[in-house]
Parts: sequence; C-alpha cells; structure tokens
Amino acid sequence: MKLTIKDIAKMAGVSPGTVSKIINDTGSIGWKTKEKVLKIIEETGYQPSFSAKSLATKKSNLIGLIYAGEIDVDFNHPFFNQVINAFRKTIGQMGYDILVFSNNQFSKSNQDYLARCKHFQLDGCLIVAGDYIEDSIYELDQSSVPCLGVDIELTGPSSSYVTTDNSKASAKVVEYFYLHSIKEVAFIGGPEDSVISDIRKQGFLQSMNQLGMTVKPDWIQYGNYFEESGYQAMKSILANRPYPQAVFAASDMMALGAMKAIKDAGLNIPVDIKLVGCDDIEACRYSDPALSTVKQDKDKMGRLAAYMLNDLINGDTEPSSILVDPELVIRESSAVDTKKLSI
Amino acid sequence: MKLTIKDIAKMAGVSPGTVSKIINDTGSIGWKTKEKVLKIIEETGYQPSFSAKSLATKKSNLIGLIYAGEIDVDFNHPFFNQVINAFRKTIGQMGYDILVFSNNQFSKSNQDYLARCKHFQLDGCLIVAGDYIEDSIYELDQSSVPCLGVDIELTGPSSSYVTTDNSKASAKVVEYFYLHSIKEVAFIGGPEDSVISDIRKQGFLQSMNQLGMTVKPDWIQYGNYFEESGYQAMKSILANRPYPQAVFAASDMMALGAMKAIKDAGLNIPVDIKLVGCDDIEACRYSDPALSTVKQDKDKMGRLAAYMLNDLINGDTEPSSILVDPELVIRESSAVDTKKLSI
DNA sequence: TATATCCATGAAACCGATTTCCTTCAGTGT
DNA sequence: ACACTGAAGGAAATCGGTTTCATGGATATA
Repeated sequence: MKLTIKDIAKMAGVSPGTVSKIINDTGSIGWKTKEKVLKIIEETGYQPSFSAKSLATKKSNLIGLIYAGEIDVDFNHPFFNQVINAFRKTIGQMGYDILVFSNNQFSKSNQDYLARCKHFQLDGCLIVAGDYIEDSIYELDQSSVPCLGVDIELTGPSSSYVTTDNSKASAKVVEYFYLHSIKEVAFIGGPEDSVISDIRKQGFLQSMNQLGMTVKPDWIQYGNYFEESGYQAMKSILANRPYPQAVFAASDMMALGAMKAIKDAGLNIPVDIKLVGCDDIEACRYSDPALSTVKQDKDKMGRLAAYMLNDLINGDTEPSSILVDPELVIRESSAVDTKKLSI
Repeated sequence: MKLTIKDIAKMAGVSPGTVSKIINDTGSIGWKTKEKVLKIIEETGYQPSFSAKSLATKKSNLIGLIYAGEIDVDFNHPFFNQVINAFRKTIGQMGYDILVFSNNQFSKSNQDYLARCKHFQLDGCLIVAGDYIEDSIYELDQSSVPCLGVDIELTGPSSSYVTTDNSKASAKVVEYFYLHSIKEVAFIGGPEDSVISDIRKQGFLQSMNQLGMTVKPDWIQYGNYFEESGYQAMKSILANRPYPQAVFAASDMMALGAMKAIKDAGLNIPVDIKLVGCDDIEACRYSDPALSTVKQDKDKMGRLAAYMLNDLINGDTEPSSILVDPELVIRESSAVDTKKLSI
C-alpha cells in the first residue's frame, strides 16, 4: 500500500504540513523534527505523489517533446535523435523528465499541442521540426508556454530556438569547391516551403554568385530530405548533359540517394562527380564512397537547447536564438586528389 | 485563465459531478443535458486537468520508457529506436502517452525505477535493454507494475516480453554457410554476461555441432555491441592463421567494425572472408560492401509490445512472451558467387 | 389510487499534496 | 516581572477532478 504524506506525518507525530515543508525546504522547522521526519522518509522510501503535487503547485517538472512537421520525423530520425539525446541528458540533470506526445491521429484534440501542454501542465516544450509549421505548433509558439525549437525558428513571446548556421553551411561547401576549381555545382534542397532548406538554398546561391560561379536552374532540385527523393532529384539532374562537377544535398539521406543515382548512371564518385551531404549522420561513414558532409554539432545543440529552455522556464531570459557553427567534413565522396582520403 | 470542471458545470447549470459523468460516460445522464454540456465543452475547448484526474483515479494513461542496461542505450540507438517508434504509434492509438525517464545520475532515488513508476502512477512500462539487468529493473519487474521487455526476458508477475528468436537467427546463418560449403566460421558476441548474446552464441554452437562443423575457441570473441569492439574482436581473430572463412557478429555495428579490421588486414570481403551481422540497421545498406545481416522485424516487435502491454494493463492476460522470427538478408558481404548481388 | 421501481441529478467526501494563517512558547529587553 | 519578538509547528482551505450515496420525480405495477 502506498504511503501518503499523512502516514509519514502520523509516524513522525507531526502534521502533514510540516512534512511538506521539510520535503520542500520551506518555512522554518527545527532541526530535530526535520531529522526525525527525514529519517522516516528514508526508511519507508516514501515518494510524494506526482499528481497531487502538480495539482497543488501547478507545475509538473515535465518537458513535452514534439516531433512536428509533415514529414514523418520520429524516434528513428538520425539527426534529431542525437540532438534530443543530448537534450535529455542535460535537462535530466535539472530535474525534468520528458513526455512524448504520441501523435495520435485518433482524437482531433490530440493534435492540439497547446491544449495538451495545459492538460499536463508542462513546464516547457522541445519542438523538433521537419521544418514545417503546423497551425497547432504556431498556436503553441504564440502562447505563454516556454518553447524551444530545434531547427525551427520560433518567434513566440516565450520561445527560443537553436539551429545550425545553415547559410554558413552552404557557404563552406561552395568555398571548398571554389578553392579546388570546381565551378559547376548542383543543389538538392529539402521541401520548397521549408524555411531551413530555403536558407541553405539562399546561402548556396549567394556564395555561388559572390564567387562568380553560375547556377544552372536545372541543377536546383528539391526533395523531402529522405533517400528516395534524393535519388529522384539526382536523376533529374542527370537527365541532361552536361553534368555538374559536384552536388550539394541538403541532407545526408538525400545525398545517399543521389549517390545511388550517380552510380546507376555509371559515373564515378568522386572522379566524375563530387558529392557533399549535410548533417553528418552515422551512415555517412559506411557508405561507399564515404560521404563528405556538413557536420552539425548535435550534442552542442541539444545541450544549448536544454539550458535555453531552462532559462525560459525560470523567466531568467528573454527569448533568444543561437546559431551553431557547422563544420565541413571531407571524406571520399568529394576528395580532390586521386589517393583516397581516410576517415 | 484555465477553465475547471466547475466553470463548465456553472455554465451549463448542472453539478460538477454530472459533467464528470458526461465526460467519462459513466452513470446515467439524460440526453438533453448531455448534449448541452458537450456543446459547452466543445465551445470552450475545456480540457480536464491531468493531475487532478490522475490524482482521483490513480491512473495516468502514461507509459514509462526505460532504457536499461550498462551500455549507453538511448535515443539514437538504431535498433531499439525503430522498435520504440512502432510501439509509440500503436500505444498512442490506445490513448497513452509516453514518459521518458531522464536517467538522471543526480539523485540516487532517480535510479529507482519502481519508485518513479509509483510516483507518476504509470500504467505500465516499456523496458528496452542493452541486455543487462540492473537491480532496480529487477525490482520493477518483480513488482505489480505491468512491464514489457524488448529483448530482455522479464519474468515478473505482470511482465511480458518480446524478443527475436535469437537461437533461430544463429541457426539460419550457420545453415546458410553450411549450404555453401563454408565450414570455418567465427563468432563475435556481445558482452559475455548478456543473456541475448548468450542465446545467440549457444544457437551458433549448437548449429555448428549439429552440422558437423567444428568451432575453434579462438574464433569466439566478445564485444559490447558497438563498432569499436567489433574491430578489436576481429583483430584478435585475425591474429593467428588460418583465418576463418566467415564471421557472424551479434550486432551490425560490431560487424561494421569487423569489416574495417578485415579491410585493414588487406583481405577482401566476401572473397576472402564472408561477413554477416545482426539487426539490420540502416547503415548495412550503405556500407562497402553492403552488409548481410539477420533482420529483426522491429516494427512488428514494437506493435506486439504495445498490444501485449495494453493487455497486461487491462488484466486481460497472463504474462507471456513472443519470439519473433528473424530473416536472413543476404547482401554483398556474404555473397557466394562472383557477381555482386544487388540489394 | 397507492406503492414499487427506476432514472436523472446533486451534495459531499475524497485523492495527496501545498500554503496561508494562526497559535504557542521560549527567549529577549527594560 | 512584563510585554515583545520570532521561531516552530498545526489547522484548514485549496488545487480539479471522481465517485458514492441520497433524493425527487416519473413511470410501471397491482
């Protein structure tokens, strides 16, 4: 039978209020009683009831995790999961647990994130996004619930976000090609209405222009971040000659798809076409050839997200945003000399 | 300001109890009042408070997700995450949300899973395991909390589990080799104290014996399921000649590590040594050569887990267990003729 | 028409904490 | 000695629901 605070109070010969004060270290309590009560708590293994506590305090110490967007972003997304994992560890240190919304098609009300936040009295939310803002995400963003976006630009009154400096990511890739005299480069983006993808595209175009490299319209294609779409996009690019000398894809999975298309066309990577992806997921290291990519510091993003969200919850800060610097990782798929580069 | 059940009651001119009965469809209520109240709820977007509700009912509609084990199993584990994802979708349909324990080193009490289950009044738990039973998992298993293990044999009074038929997995691999006259095969297992790994090993040894293939003790090595350990294990195996003709690793990641070691030794896969992994994670398809593996039906496992756990929670069933049949997927790394096999 | 039955609803206790306010009492200052 | 201060701890209201039980009216039975 579960112990309640009353049981503890009775055992210690004090009132429930006193026990509560001892547990939460509020009010003023003599050290003798304090010690006695603490001992009993220890011995009995008493744990205060979560629901009673959050009912009384209107706090939950729970962070909601929302996988947003049209795309099927979920527990096995190679990029977001690593961010989330770092987030989880850091936020755990601060005493929060994580509640995952089970994106239930079932009842319409489950789509309503704001309502669910209130329902659970969540202290805050982490929103990882396949980039696409749904109405109910927007509504949540604009509410007073502290929100932290990963790769999604939240603008609400108590929302911050962290994202990779995507413009710089593109610039680094373009510069790399430029330095090696590779001037004809194609781009495979995410969905056209995706903010992140658009930033990458704009960064790409801008760098290309600045460096005097021309961009062929046919060499700009769009996918949905996943493998198959990269394959198709690359097919389109290879539909007409001349071929580009290099391709930059806005996600590794699309790059891997593109890799397959290039191979299917009987071309060699990196000799005929060089290829660079984006994200640095694990599979890059195992592909043949190993995929060059723009590495996003996922651990750092996760940790930052945790700190920023905590600040937001405590009202320590105004909404803010942080751009994390990306790093270009050159592997075989864009190696510029004949000898293979090692990982 | 948040609406309470009393507000709704007042607006509808009925008592809170009546509203509650309407929401939960209990008791008997006239259709006119029912309709009136429902309309108001609809209009106001009223949502009952989670904490108040679970305080009163002692239920939470929450499932705890526990990543157990010594190994750092977490949000970016390629195998478990896919299982969890399928689980999440299915259990979501049933109206549950998922609470992730944030494995907080901080306070000792956070290690105590049972206490935390009671604290949150969880309806049940999903335990995915890096195979190693910690004391606090054992305690949880033996309690009355409904638990469902994935790849971990839970034996408690209200625990079920689902796992791949690991013995059969090994058998299929061995048989495959046997059929192609490959009789010298090495084995790289998980941690020696891991139950799952042991089953795979026993299955391996047994099949080998049955088919009259001899097993060299040096050809049995152990890792920790991760890449680096596979690399090391393979190094040991290659330390002495003769080399085995084939290697079966108990995880894909270890197989990928082994692949690297074999390449480093200047050997060719599959010509010199054939290699088969286990799990069928994504990276298998991208490695060079593409890795053969024993595929575990992760979606099915996740779905089954959800159904079984739900049954357990509703008291519909006795504890039970299901072994899911594995499937041997042959790719390039164990191809038996010269022409490359496609995926 | 009188009585038994049933349906719809309300009143109130309860779930297990927190928190405000109040009382008591010991110690201080004069 | 006497009022005063502040610390220690208790009583009770509260958070927002659920659930049991009682009650009054409508309907069915005799």
